[in-house]
Amino acid sequence: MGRQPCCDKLGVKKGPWTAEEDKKLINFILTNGQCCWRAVPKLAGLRRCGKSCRLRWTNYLRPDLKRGLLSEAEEKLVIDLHARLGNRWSKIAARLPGRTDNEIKNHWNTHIKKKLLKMGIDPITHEPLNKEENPADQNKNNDHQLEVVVPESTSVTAAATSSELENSSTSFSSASSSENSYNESKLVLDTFNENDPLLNNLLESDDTPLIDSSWELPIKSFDNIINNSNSHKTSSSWDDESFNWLLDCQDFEIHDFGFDNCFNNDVELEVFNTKYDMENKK
DNA sequence: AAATGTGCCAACCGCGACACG
DNA sequence: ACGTGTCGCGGTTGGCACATT
Repeated sequence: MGRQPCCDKLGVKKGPWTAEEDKKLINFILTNGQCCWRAVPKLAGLRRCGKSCRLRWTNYLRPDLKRGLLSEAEEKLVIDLHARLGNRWSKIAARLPGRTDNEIKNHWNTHIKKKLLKMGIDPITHEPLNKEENPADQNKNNDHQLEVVVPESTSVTAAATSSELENSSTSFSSASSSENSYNESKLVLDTFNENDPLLNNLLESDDTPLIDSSWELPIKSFDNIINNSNSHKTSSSWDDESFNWLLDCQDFEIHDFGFDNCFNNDVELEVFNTKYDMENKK
């Protein structure tokens, strides 16, 4: 007996999601939270398979997602984590809050891979490409490795002494990086130390984000939106940026989401509406 | 202006892991 | 222990946007 398809093929839509479908999915998740994905399309009134809904939510609609290209620090972190974890994108993504495995995978294949190859580093092994062929070139490649700026004790690619690293102010994409971003990146990468049993344990078993993170259920996150609108703090899952994105994208009417259900009382709803109106006037 | 090439990214597919009866 | 259903992961692809000829 063959494996059952993940969903009923008949009448299941495929391809790009429409604004209407996004709206339905967001509305459903915000109202009900994430539950059995298989049941989501039916309950949300979508002609999609549950798998597709989950993917759309996790890779695109989730309110805590960062948009845009990976920062230099994030890129370096990805390189270092890839050296340790290989193509375990979900593990890598777990340490970069607001980034998805798909996004990191795509960025790796389209940008980082090319950069590493250009620098003479094998993107799979993180070793110099022509290590065996020409020993004379090895030093050259090691010079390149320095540019990746990985702490001496950390990466398999780290071939420099600690003093060399300290003296090196060249970063991965040296042309555009500032001293500050270098230090910042180094600080991030310095959080790794493969001799540290605790960190190794974290890498093996835990997905604790390394920069910052708070992915909470959307409904709970609305408390943060309300609070932030009063206190002007911006560290919640649904910070101003995510909020703006949600308002901007797809030209939704905010009330179409059924957000009203998310508020405990009229005062909270009023605060939310005020913020929504203010954003619209911008 | 049209044809062709290239890069990028959202989405799909298939498989393995896991939970549960 | 086994079968079945569900979920999540990683590899791959389709198609759009932009660049080049």
